[in-house]
Amino acid sequence: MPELPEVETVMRGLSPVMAGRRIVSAVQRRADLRFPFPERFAERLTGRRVEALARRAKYILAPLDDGMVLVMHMGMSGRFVVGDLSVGEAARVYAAPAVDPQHTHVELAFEDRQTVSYNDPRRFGLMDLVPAAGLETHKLFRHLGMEPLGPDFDGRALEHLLAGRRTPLKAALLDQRLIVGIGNIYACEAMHRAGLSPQRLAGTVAGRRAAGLATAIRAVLEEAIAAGGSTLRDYAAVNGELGYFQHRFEVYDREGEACRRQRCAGVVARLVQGGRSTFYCQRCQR
DNA sequence: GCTGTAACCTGTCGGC
DNA sequence: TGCCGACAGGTTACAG
Repeated sequence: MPELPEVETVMRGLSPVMAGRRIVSAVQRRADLRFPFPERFAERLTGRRVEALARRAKYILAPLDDGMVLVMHMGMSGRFVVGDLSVGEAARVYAAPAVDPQHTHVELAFEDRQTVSYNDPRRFGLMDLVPAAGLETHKLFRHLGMEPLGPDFDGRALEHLLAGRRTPLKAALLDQRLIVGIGNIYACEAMHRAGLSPQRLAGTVAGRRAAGLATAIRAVLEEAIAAGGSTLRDYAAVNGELGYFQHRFEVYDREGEACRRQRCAGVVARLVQGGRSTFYCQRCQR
């Protein structure tokens, strides 16, 4: 499911429910997601207070009052749903797209009777408990690249990251060791805004091209966050609200339709790169 | 070290 | 209607 804008939206939605609150019960319904849960996962969460919520790459981080960090990743199909026990089980906020209780793998209840459930049909997500002191050197985090919304991300930084790379630009943008948070949708949209072909060798993006691409990446991500992310199938915010940035896609999932760039008469094409669909305009992306 | 591919798992959709 | 294959927003192990 989620790329950076969706993860950021979910993190912001969970924050008022989780931050500063104590977990009074934790239920873990299966042994693993992408990876096995850590030992005694639910037991170790129970009684802990969540200090704050933050995002790194596509991970949601919840530092706890015992020096550990609850690390959460939603994979392709993960969703968090907020509920309220004080108004009864039936009043839980299970808004569309509906979640199948069969795939609800973790349920947390907080001291004010609010609940947070994690639902993930494909189980590509993960949850882990990591010492806060060693977070950046943990195997999940030590290879992560630059935050595209961070203060240091600009054309010069992007040019440096791509220099010498002989992989297609699309593949480089999806490589979380270089830049984090960009997935299939926003890679396609950013390349279209920058007028760069997904098949161009990444190492050829320098100077004004790199500056334009860095600007496009930042703009697409910021606009998507403002729109609450993009809802294609599974994604919804924690209150069930759908994102609406998908209505502003210029190329993604628009194969055969007209390019939306002004004065471009091109048609959006689809190609497969690394087993993933890429959407682009052959006319204005070079 | 770099690059491309397959695999993980389940649900949905289109074609026959 | 039912079956089958393709495909889906991510990440990683492995082969070349």
